[in-house]
Amino acid sequence: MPAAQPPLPPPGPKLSEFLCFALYSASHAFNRLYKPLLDELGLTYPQYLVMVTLWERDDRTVGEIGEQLFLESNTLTPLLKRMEAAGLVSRSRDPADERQVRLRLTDEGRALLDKARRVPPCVLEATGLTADEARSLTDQIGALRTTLSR
Amino acid sequence: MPAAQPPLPPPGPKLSEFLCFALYSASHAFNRLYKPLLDELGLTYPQYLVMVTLWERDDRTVGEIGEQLFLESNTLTPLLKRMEAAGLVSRSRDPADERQVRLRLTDEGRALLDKARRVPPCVLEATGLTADEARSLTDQIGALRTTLSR
DNA sequence: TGCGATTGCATCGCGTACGATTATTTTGGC
DNA sequence: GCCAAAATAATCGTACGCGATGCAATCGCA
Repeated sequence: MPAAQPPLPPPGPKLSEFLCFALYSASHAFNRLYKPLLDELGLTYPQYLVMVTLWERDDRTVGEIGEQLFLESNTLTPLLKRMEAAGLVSRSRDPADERQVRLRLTDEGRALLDKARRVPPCVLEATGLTADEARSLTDQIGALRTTLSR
Repeated sequence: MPAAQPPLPPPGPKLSEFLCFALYSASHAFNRLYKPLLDELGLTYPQYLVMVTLWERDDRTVGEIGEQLFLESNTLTPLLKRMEAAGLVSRSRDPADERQVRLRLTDEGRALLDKARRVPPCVLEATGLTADEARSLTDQIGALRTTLSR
């Protein structure tokens, strides 16, 4: 006599096994961690990322920033306008190509880098990881992102 | 004679080294991958996560779902109302404790599980990872999230 | 049994994300 | 030089996230 068939339907996917959910929820957890640190700088998290790209290299177009952050102008334009209103950057059409808008740090925006330097160490400490472990995980996830966006 | 001091300010943090940015951008990349798959189910990504929790166990409160997904009622309430309007779930006050709202799958919501079963294999394939690699990464990131929200 | 504290959900406002579309400028083929 | 095609931002609508607040139901304890 064969074993009785289970009368229940086969189980659905388990939430805890979802790589995407792990990323999704960890990303939100990072956001909550950053919030109080960035509040002191008057920045949101995406705005902070824009500042990081401009601190690395100033005077970039909307498209260049978007390429770095994997964001489109529909997200960036209003965000950059808020940063302009906050006095952190200037936005102006490139005279050589009027289609492009160039972003430049104001003195205030440049000066904010000093206060921002203490953010990454705080964050690394909160992860409970060594610098090497963090680097390894960052690389794995970066490779995954590259694969996903092919 | 000592070497000349570099006249440039010390470099700011490098975007590519940010663990949080890797998570942030990989999470968005996952979202873009899921979009066309979930469009066929008529779900957004957070709505899909709610369905996964209900497929695992039906008849849960808003608070229980939020605990699973790390979301609050200010996010869930409007999201669940849209799912109710789409005919996937029912929302009703618990007679035993009128503060709580219980979510139950409709027949249509339960039936959607069959179509949803082919989503996870598609996604795993797009990651280019083996099941073991995906599990390992999921565990590492899950542990990170736990540390961060501690 | 009152009644203040707590719990659970909802509401509001703001800032992303992103698909779809539009407007303007530049480029390339002829 | 002209004009279609491409490039670049901006705009619009929808759906999250989340801090702050509101409100009703329940609990705890004197």
